[in-house]
Amino acid sequence: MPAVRDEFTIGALSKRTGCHIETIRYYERIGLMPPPPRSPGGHRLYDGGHARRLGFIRRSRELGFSLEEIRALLGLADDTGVDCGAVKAITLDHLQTVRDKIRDLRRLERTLKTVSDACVGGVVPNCPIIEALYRN
Amino acid sequence: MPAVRDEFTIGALSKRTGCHIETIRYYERIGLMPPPPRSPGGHRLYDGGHARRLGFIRRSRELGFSLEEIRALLGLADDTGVDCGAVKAITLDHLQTVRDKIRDLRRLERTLKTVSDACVGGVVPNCPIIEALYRN
DNA sequence: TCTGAGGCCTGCAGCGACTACGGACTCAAG
DNA sequence: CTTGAGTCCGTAGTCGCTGCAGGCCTCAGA
Repeated sequence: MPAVRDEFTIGALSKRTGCHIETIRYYERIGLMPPPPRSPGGHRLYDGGHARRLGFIRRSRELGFSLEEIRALLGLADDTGVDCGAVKAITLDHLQTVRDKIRDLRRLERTLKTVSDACVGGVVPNCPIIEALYRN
Repeated sequence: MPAVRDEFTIGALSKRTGCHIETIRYYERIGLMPPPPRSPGGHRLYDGGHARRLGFIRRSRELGFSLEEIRALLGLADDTGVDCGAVKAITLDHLQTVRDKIRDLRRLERTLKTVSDACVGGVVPNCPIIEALYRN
C-alpha cells in the first residue's frame, strides 16, 4: 500500500535545496526538472525524487557545469547502467575548462597588480594605469 | 590648418582594433563610444581618436573590467588631470574580484579532479561521479 | 463559516556583453 | 553602369537566472 505520499510545495522544495522558487520553475520550463503533479488549485506538488534530482542539479551547478552539461549527465544517469566513460569525459572536459580559466585569471592578476603598483594615487596629470590602458 | 583627416570606415576600425563591427556599434548604442560623423550616405567615419578610445576599451575588457567600470575609467580619463586614486580604487577592486574567482576555481578544480579520479570509465552500474553529485 | 495573510500561479522583462540575422542601402572599382 | 563588397538599422537570441505585476489558492484562527 503506497499510502500517503510525502508531498510538499515549491516553497518547501526551495527551502530544502536552497534553490530559488523562480529557478525551480525555470528548470521545469527548460525541461531540466519534470513537471510535477498539481494540487486541485494548480499548485505544484513535489516528492523526494524531485528533491533528489534538484539536489543533483544544484551540486553540479556549484561545480560549474553548464545546464546543458547537466542535462547530459542526467540523461546518462537516468538510464539503468550508467556509461561511466561518457560521464568522465564530460567531467574531464569541464575540468580542462576550469584550468584554462584559472590560467587566464592568473595572467590577469599579474597584469592588474603590475599596473596598480605603478600608481601612487592622488590627483595627478598622468595616471600610469590609464596610460597603460591607452598604450598598446 | 587641420587639412585632410584620415577617416576610415567601421570595417577598417574593426580590423585595426580586432573588435567586431557589431560590438563597435553596440558600444556606440550604450554610449561607450561617441557617435562618429557620417558619410553623405550614412556610413560611420572614424578617426585616430576613436581608434585610441576603442583600443582603451578593448584592453580594459581583456583585463576583465566590466563595461560599467570602463565607463567610469573613461570618465576619469577624459578630464584633464586624472584622479589617479579613483582609478587605482577601481583597479584594486577588480583585482580582488579576480583573486576571489581564482580561489573559487581552484576549489572547483580540486573537487572535479577528486571525483573524476574515482571513475575508471566503462559501462558500469554505479558511476562514482554521478553518485557524488547525488549525494550531499 | 468567514477572513485575511501569506504562499503560489502565469507571463513577461531585464541583466551583461555581446552575436547573428535579414533586407535594404552605399560605395568604389572596373 | 554594373557588380560585389561593405555598411545600415532593428530585432532577437545567447546563458542562467531574477524580479515584477496582478491575480488565484490555501489554511489557520476567530
